[in-house]
Amino acid sequence: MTRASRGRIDKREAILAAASVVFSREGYAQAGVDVIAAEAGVAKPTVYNHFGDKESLFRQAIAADADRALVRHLAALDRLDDGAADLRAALEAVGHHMLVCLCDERSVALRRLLHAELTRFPDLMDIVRERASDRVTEALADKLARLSVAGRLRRLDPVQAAEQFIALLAGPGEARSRLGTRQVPDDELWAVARAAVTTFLRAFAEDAG
Amino acid sequence: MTRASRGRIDKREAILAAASVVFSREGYAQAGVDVIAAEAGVAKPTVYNHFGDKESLFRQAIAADADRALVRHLAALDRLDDGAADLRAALEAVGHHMLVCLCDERSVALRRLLHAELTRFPDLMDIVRERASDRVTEALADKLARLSVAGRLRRLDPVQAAEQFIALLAGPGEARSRLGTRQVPDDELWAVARAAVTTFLRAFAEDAG
DNA sequence: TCATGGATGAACTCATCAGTTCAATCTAAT
DNA sequence: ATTAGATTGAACTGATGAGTTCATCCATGA
Repeated sequence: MTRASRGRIDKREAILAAASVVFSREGYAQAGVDVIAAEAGVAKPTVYNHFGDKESLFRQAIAADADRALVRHLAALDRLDDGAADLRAALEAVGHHMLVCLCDERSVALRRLLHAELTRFPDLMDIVRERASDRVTEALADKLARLSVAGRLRRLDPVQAAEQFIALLAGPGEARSRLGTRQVPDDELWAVARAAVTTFLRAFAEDAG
Repeated sequence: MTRASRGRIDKREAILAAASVVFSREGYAQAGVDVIAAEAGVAKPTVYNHFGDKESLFRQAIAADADRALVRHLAALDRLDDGAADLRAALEAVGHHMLVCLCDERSVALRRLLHAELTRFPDLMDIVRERASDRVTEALADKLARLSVAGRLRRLDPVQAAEQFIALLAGPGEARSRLGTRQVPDDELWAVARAAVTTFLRAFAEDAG
């Protein structure tokens, strides 16, 4: 790959990164293409050369954000294997890590943009579900199914259990973070994770207590 | 109250109602004050006479929406008293009713606007929490505390249990409705409510099974 | 060294929209 | 009927921002 073409690619990435930042900060309508270009260190016509128009730039920025979010969440889930000695501790660690991801600035910004622009761009829902939400639920469902087969959890509907596990984290998590407007101290995140896991294990553990 | 002053109040309400509709449909930035005035059957200067500027109109429209949402949710909760013969059935009925409220067009629109404009108007979070979310959680926590005292549920942290109950409904509910872009058939709502109550009762019932 | 093609910046068009102004009109209480 | 205050419509200002144009620049590859 020549330096010339890498130069072009770097500009694309720079524009996407800047677009993500500016759209998150200002919202779609209020974000100026001029501002995005400036933030990317690029001239405005270059933006239009690469992305055609503002809408297309927006969609591709969202997709890139969703990809990043997926990577982070899957990394959080990797900690959970069915050989874990202490299941409760393992679930709490995963829960805490997922909460950190959910409260992350970029995740919050992505959810905000998604909610905000869903009326104008209904296809954003599919973009984000295909690239992130559905994948995370599936991955967790898979882990839970293995734990069930291994006899560590009772027989369960894996997807439903995964949705409930995530809900037990995300609901109280969003309340604590006030939809992302408040920085949640780490010990609060641990408390939410512990509460979620306690409820989850009471409902789904083979040897419930 | 004279007809004159009622006339003024009616215009105020008409403007607020129209503002809620237009802001929900178009988002804050894209909503035109001209359009709101037209939708309210009122001249643009009248809007400015009553509300000063667009921001103030927006805040008051959000507050009115939150008030409406609170009323609906409290009505849903009223069904739950600690004398209910069949606790599971009662919780399922309440859960279903709350899901209907959560999936309601106006609730979805309110959540969308809240997410969308939270960066620009951080105080919206407080407006909505004080008028709706916190009140609903408190009301449910109160019911659960009574059920606990009555021996129908195990000893619990009422607010935490309420948050988790709502999360078990809202999380899967939002997934089904695709953040409100999909009309969820009533039997799916019942299924989500039943699943939530099953998990909740396994975790919190005195005689867990 | 030179030709090629993306990148630049600055200026420009066109549309939208917040907020104002004002003369004309309506409505309710006296 | 008269007055006071709210309402109206229509036109206007000023700002903002999408998308385009074009002359110029510069790095690359031959």
